[in-house]
Amino acid sequence: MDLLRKNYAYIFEDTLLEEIEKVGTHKSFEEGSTIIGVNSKILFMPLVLRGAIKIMRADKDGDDLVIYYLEAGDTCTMTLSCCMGVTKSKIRAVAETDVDLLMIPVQKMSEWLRRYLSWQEFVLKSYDTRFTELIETVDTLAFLKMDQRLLKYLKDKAFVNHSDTIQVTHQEIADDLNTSRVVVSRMLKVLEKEDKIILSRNAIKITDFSA
DNA sequence: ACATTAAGTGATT
DNA sequence: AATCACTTAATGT
Repeated sequence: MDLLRKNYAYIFEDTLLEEIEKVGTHKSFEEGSTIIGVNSKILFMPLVLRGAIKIMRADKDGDDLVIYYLEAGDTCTMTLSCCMGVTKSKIRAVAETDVDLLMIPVQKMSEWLRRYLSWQEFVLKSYDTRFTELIETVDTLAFLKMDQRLLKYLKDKAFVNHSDTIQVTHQEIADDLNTSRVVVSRMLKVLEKEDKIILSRNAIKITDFSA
């Protein structure tokens, strides 16, 4: 599988890559489809081959908010923390774009941890980056105002989609940030006046990526 | 032309 | 920053 080698060849040794190819099953999801729901059991750990996944945390009222994005070369840390026992997921994973995943049975996790140094490093590195990302998100929530959260959201979204133009409605943004559409519209208007973005129906073009 | 959906705005809490 | 109520604009049928 060339996508696997393209994204992971520099991370894993050949013998591990071969084993991944042997036990992994390929899965594709369309944009917008739910990959992992809240409370669903995690039996496979996904390696992202192509596209991006939006990881969200849902509160008890069913309001969710975006925590971070996964891209090609990433894996879901929630799965990693679940590999010890069969735990239920505390998050929701939604396909941000069309995605290709390689599903690895979780039993292989611990086995590979012992046998492959590169796997060990990959898992630890994933933990490190996701944890850092989580802390950043907490900072954003705790200390940044909505306008800065919005700007970060736009830039993150543009990044994972490899485009400076984002296709979304104000309502969808409001849902992702857990705020109201009116607030999003007003703040976008301000950002437009500051020449940081260009607004149009169902699309936002980012013109200023600084700060 | 009409209905539907997205976006803009003032006023109020 | 949220909500309401309403307007205006864009798009689909």
